[in-house]
Amino acid sequence: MPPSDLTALASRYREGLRHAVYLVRSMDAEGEYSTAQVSMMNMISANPLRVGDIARRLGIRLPSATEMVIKLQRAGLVERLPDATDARAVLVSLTGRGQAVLAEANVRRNEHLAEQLGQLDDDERAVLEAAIPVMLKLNLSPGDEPAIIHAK
Amino acid sequence: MPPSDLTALASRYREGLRHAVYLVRSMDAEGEYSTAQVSMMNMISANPLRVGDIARRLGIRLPSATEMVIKLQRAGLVERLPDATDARAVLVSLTGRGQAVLAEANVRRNEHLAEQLGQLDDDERAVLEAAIPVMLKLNLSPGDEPAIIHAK
DNA sequence: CCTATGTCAGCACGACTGATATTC
DNA sequence: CGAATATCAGTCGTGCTGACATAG
Repeated sequence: MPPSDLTALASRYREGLRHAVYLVRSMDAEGEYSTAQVSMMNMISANPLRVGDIARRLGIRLPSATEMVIKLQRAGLVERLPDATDARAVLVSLTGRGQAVLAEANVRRNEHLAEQLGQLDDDERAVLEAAIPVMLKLNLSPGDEPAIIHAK
Repeated sequence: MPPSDLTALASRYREGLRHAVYLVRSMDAEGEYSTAQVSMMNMISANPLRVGDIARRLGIRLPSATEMVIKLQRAGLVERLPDATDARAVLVSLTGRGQAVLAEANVRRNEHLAEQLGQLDDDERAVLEAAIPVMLKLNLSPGDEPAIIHAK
């Protein structure tokens, strides 16, 4: 594939993503938790993570992650536990209430999006579905580390 | 398609988008203009827009758009012209320097993304390409207005 | 007179850098 | 002692609401 076609695809993909981002952003509801907060909670729902791991996966700096965690802790959604194997580390995990809130937020967001997806026909949905693994693969740049370097 | 499958697709699509967003965010470079600013400049590159139109398309409020415009104006990238047909309105258009900066930013971003796309095989790229029109269609909710309502 | 458009003022949230404690 | 982990303090960018001026 010639480079010129690659950049053309890049340009169109950027536009598609811009629209998709607006769609997702529109799902932030009054009095609910932000997309970033829900992402973080999804991240630690399987097993607790260190603050540093959260920062890396969210593509933010350590202090920002610390702040997010503190806020969610104050809201009673997560708790900070010592890491038995490393006294420097702090493990962040969901509280029972955090699990409930997360489940609810996911349901609401998925239902909202499902409503939009319902307006597509079967072919369009199949095309979208097929693209998801590619989107996931794209982010994993050569080193398995997330391709996130914040400017400045 | 049963609703349960729709929500399942919604859930996976949300995950794909989350990754894609990280990828795009990682392209914000030191000393360059933000993704939002580049988006706005792309928006007015074809023909000038009113501040209100910009706000609506970006999914932000009028005062926020005003502020963005003022900042880009101070940077010499856009200019504000009176609308001949409506003295209340302000038309925002790119300056010559704005056009140059925009072109450069687009090239840089597209090249960066093209590099990632180059790591995919042809089938994967075809799948991604096919999904783009669907992504664009998705954002256009029933009324042609952007589905963006900012909380709070 | 009422609505539409844009701007100004003040505020909130979330990211950052730099400095600091604690542990490996 | 140097590197890693997390936190604190302070700043900045960017969104918001509410109030206001001006034009349709």
